[in-house]
Amino acid sequence: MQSDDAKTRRREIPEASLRRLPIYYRFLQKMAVDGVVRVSCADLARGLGLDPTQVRKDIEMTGIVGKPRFGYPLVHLIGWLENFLGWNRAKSAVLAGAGSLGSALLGYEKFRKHGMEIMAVFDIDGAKIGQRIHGKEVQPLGFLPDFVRRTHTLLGLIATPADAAQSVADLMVTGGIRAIWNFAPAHIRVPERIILQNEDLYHSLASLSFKLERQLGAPPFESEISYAKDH
Amino acid sequence: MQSDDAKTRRREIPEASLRRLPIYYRFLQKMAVDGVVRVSCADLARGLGLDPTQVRKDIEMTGIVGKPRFGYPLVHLIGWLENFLGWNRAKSAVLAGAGSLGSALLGYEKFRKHGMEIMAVFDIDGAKIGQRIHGKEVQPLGFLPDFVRRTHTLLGLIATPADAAQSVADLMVTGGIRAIWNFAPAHIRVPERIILQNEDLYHSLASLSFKLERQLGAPPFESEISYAKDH
DNA sequence: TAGATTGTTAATCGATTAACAATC
DNA sequence: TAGATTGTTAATCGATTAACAATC
Repeated sequence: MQSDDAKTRRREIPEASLRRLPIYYRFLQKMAVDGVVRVSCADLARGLGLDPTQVRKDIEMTGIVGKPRFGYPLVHLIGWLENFLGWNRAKSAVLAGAGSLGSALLGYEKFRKHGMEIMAVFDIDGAKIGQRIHGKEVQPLGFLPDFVRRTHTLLGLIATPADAAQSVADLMVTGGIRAIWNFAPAHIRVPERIILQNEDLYHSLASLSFKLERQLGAPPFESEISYAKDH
Repeated sequence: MQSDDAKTRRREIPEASLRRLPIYYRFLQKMAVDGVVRVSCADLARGLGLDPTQVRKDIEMTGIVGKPRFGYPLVHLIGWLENFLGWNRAKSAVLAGAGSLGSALLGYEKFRKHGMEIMAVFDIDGAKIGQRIHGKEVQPLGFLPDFVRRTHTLLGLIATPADAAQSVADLMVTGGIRAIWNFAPAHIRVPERIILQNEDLYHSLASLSFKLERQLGAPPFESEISYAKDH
């Protein structure tokens, strides 16, 4: 059914599909190292132990056109994915929070290869301000909005304690940030236009803990055979 | 085809709902501090800026019974959620990888309040072995399976580089671990009985990056044209 | 050609949202 | 009581899975 309103033409991209693309991307890179020159969705599914139909749909969603009976030129597909995700276009970011997690994030050199560069770090703790972490000097948190404004930074990472997260998010929004990647275990609220990605460990821990206890036979209700599904 | 055996009629717990429970849980704790003694789902929804119907469904899913016109006694609901998620029952864990992320995880004291206690740390790097991190002495990775076996550890955390993740997961499974929380940016495969929770930052980064570029007006589908031409 | 693989459409499944009944 | 809130059922929506057509 094509309601070909040329305007509403944009396909809706499922979040879950987007989140699977890095899995394919990495596997493709490994294949490239091995000298492989072409790849089919079936190859990907086999190699990763995933459902072939799902892989097909995910790849197709990116809009790449392949050849029946052939698949995709490997390097072309890699480049396609990089372009699709914007991983080949640099986006600057700021980081709030220079604790252990913040420092770890600052040390992830691979972020840059994935289109994200942390330009500056901010903290409220006087003892940390002025210190250098992975080559970046920690600045006072209050400087953040102006820095964001001056440099047109798009992305803000929050790695502060939970109780500071909301106010830091507000600072970022004030400065004109467009997207927030929140690592603090806190529910923050932002204007609708702001893209918010939460990386709250306790969300995962809840799921993991519940499933683990269920599997062990601990009784929320009746324990039952759990059919494991995705990975 | 689901057999509606009235007795073994276990409700299916949606993953997404599980992952939202910590949000409610935290908000309830804040309310408790403020001296509130009862709460309705509408209160939660309002306070958190979430959809009331969804909150209702999520809370109902946990099996708690409330009173119409009243809601739930606040403390009772908090305790109920803790019990439902298993956060009031200690589960031991091991950590593989004593790098910056591993160290940060080790330092999260709140994990213990959420039912998880990291009992031991392992690394393959001779320079790290023997060091103490947050009071835990780093042990050789090879000791991991035996430790897990001896102590009946349920949960394994992987915070190694990507290329070590699969072999570490295998070690954990060998030792008899029941669930793996994988922080390495790697797709790992485990037997079906093993619960696997991935915390892959690049999954999120893909989603975030794509959405950000789309919002900025960057053209994923326009570039498609230039690529499509070359074959 | 034959058949593997892409491309596309349909069916199924599950989660969200909406509607409404029960009840304190 | 009245009406706010829980409890439950139905409708909608979206994603996954399956089926099949096109094509190189």
